[in-house]
Amino acid sequence: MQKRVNIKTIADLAGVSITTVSRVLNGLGPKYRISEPTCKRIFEIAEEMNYKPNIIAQSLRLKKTNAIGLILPDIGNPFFATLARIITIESKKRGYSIILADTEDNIDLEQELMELLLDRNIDAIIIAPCSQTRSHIEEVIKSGKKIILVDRYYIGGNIPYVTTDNYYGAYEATKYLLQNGHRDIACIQGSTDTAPNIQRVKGFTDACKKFGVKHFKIAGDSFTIQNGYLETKLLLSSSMSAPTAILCLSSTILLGVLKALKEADLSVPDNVSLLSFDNQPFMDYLNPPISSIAQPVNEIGTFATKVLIDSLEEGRKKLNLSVKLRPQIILRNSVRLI
Amino acid sequence: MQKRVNIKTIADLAGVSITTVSRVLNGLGPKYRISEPTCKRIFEIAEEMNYKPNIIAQSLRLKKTNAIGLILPDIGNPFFATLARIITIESKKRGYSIILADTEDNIDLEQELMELLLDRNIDAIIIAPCSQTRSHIEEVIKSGKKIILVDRYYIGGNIPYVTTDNYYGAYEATKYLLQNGHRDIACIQGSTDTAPNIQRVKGFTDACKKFGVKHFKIAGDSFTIQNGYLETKLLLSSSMSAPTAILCLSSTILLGVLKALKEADLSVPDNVSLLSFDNQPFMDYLNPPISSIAQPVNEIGTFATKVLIDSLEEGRKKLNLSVKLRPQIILRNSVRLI
DNA sequence: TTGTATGCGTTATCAA
DNA sequence: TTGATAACGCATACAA
Repeated sequence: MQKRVNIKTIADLAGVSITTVSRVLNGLGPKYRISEPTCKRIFEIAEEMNYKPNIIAQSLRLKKTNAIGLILPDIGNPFFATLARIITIESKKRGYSIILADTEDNIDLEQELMELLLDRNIDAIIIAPCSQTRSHIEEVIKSGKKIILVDRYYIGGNIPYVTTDNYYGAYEATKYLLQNGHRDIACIQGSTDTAPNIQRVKGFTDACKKFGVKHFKIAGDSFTIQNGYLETKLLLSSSMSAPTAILCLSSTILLGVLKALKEADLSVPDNVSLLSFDNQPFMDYLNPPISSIAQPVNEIGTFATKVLIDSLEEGRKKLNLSVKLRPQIILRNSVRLI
Repeated sequence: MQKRVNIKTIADLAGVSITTVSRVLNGLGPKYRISEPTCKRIFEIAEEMNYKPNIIAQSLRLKKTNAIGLILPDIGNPFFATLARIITIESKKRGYSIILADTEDNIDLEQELMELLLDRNIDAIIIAPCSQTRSHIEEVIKSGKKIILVDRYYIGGNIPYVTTDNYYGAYEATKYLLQNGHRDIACIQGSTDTAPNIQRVKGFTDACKKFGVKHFKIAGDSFTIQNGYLETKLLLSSSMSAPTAILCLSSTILLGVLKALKEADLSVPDNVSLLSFDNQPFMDYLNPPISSIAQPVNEIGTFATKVLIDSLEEGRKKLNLSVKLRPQIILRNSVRLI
């Protein structure tokens, strides 16, 4: 394990001081009018010895790590997996590394992981928080550290975020169900304490009310297959009549719903119509193809990353931004006209 | 942005030297027989001032970052997303952070990202390399840095890995197709220069030969939806008869195949039988449910992480291990008996 | 039992 | 035009 070369090695070899080496290597040669041959020699030696600055030392000195903490509720969920991919790639392009954390949608873990990341002196945080509990986030902002929310955000207040226009998506989706004659609709939701979920439920409710429908149900409490499955089971076993349509607030929930329907030998859309958030490639090939509300996940990822890093580099005082990008409703074949 | 407290602050407040503070905080109080009251006072002050050691400074001093570089070909692919999730969670449990990199299955990017991670002085690397090109990996190993391969590995040589028994999986899957009477089978493969792909193709080929089948085709070159789609299009448009069964070497490829079959109005399994690597929840609800070869992705992730960190902490000289975990074939309804 | 002083590899201030 | 030196925050060899 040969010792890595540092500026001292180069300085000795070039017969100059480490100061000079540091300056030349940082492109400050011209500024300090360091002689042409000296510069050239230093560059050559650095090249030849394959010199790489020690980033840890740089970080310590400059108080800048060029690392961004990315905190997500569930990297396994395809929506967040895609988000992670985009953010990682975009950050790299701008010279930043991503330190990843998975909170498993648990607020205690979220707070612990945030601490851990801050201890690592990351320059900024991108997070999809798992609830509306925001004290830990506000503290970070107060400390001056840059932070941006993706997908999940805080309702009220002014913590910057980039997300989907969830209200619009849910409203339009529900309207579509209503226009197809459905009057008995259930909505299976995810984590109830998250903004996207709250907005989606609101859009759903408003649309129902607007159409004078009083017969709607809201059930469930997490963005998981299991939740979709269990809630559908309950829905079907209830003494009340089964809904003619179900709005699933995530693709994971949809999968659970499908499982329950299959077990009950109910077919889509003949017995039950379905519409789901989070467009996924597989939806085209389900039986039947499932209509969905496609979130602009790529745009959310690239935009959030860009804005965050821009503000980091311009040293703008405060990041202030609340962006809701419109989702697109993709019609397939899972809703039946009544 | 108030200045963060450091051991000097505490030392001043406690009226002792920074050495003593450092020792006490690192649990070396007893060892150096530092007086009980002194210890207590230091702990109290640290607690009260919410002291957190500066990890960057520690890293510089100890030459240990407690960070692991995770390099994957495509975080968006559900297989790798799950892997990333597991590895991130397991690493955290052991006190390590994950620095994430996505190579987009590109060897040049892979090498560049490796350099970048090494420059960050990560303690070890977990990687699913995108090809058999391994010079950059071997160099890292020679330097003494720990590295472990997951899923993708290098055939021959002794670079440690944890992966699926891909040969077994493909052989058994193909055998199943053959036992159902199929004699004209196509295999749509992924990146041809990766070990899993090579082993799967080998398993496929061997099974075919064993059954005396000469009529088999191997097509494709990447683990993407598009590849599955295009290759199926070609297969169907060829002057030769279409295969009666297709073995898809990933779930992404499967989705492409489904698209092409749908466009050609061919149904599964009546016209074409299907079998796919990478079990995914949605496969249960496709039309028809697709039988698959389920890789033990959780086990791969936890085991690789455990072994790597163990070896890191025991300071064992060399990591030497090649593990192939058996996949499980999950039978659904996508293969027809001829 | 505690402290002084050095070094990890940089960058930046000040002096020459 | 260049260089000594301090500082970033911590851990530790050596002294006392």
